[in-house]
Amino acid sequence: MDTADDLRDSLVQVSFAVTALLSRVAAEQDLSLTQLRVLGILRDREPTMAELATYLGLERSTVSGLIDRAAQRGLVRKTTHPDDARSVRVSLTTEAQSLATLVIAGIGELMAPLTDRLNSSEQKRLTVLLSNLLGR
Amino acid sequence: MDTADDLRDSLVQVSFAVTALLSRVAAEQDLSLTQLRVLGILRDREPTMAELATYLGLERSTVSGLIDRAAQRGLVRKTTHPDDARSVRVSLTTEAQSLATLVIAGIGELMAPLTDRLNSSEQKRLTVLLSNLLGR
DNA sequence: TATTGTTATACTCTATAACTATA
DNA sequence: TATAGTTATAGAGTATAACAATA
Repeated sequence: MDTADDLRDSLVQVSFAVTALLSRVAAEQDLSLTQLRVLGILRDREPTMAELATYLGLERSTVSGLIDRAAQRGLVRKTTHPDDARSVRVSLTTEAQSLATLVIAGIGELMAPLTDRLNSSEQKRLTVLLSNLLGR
Repeated sequence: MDTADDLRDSLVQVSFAVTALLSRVAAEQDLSLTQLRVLGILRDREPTMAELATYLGLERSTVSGLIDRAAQRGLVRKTTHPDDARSVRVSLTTEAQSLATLVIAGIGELMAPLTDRLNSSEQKRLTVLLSNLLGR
């Protein structure tokens, strides 16, 4: 009925569609959606466990298990911080970096059928509107 | 770099933001995101277990547990189909219908700070573009 | 035989609480 | 005392495989 309600519905629907798509791409590489997010975050950062927990919006204990499993699979490496012996830095292995590149390409491919429904100028307008929504 | 890449990134970011928001609203009512989806689906449908599994994109066995827990909480009701004794129809209880209305209002409230960043005509344009993306 | 749904099993994700080690 | 991280525990979500009942 309301303009804002219509927008809210569209946003929720698109989010579910994108999430399903991301889950599929992740599953192809035997990754969970959370592990996919970890890969994305660690692509340009080497955070501590606590920082990673903040990025993910999860408890530190949850991230401990998450990173342990990822390390066991050879996806991440844990190194002790030289300045603070309590701190642990997490980083991607080179294998995981390749995997991340692969997965991102996969996302692009799966998303193309959607984005291709819009022409180039529509794509640009949509990107601008979504960026504004996210606060620039 | 590419226009399509920018759009892909915006869509993924928006999806994560919306998902986080939905999870928060759900958690306020002690619901998981999946249970929230179930509520949304059952608001205008009374599907069988198999149909519900298709809507959710989950295995039938998964939905069995999901609906069992929801039934135990008094959110849904299972009734046997009169024409096919194998089939089970799932429907919301009246309490759950009220809960669904409440939750949807909560989503609107939490989403308002985002959508309010756009003026009315921008909201309409965004809605149209997202609808086109989803295939009308 | 095929379909609907459940059960058994196993694993991941998640949080809370209690703990260790370091600061 | 406070902070970083782990461990123990418990529960939800998920899939696969095997099953029962019905068609």
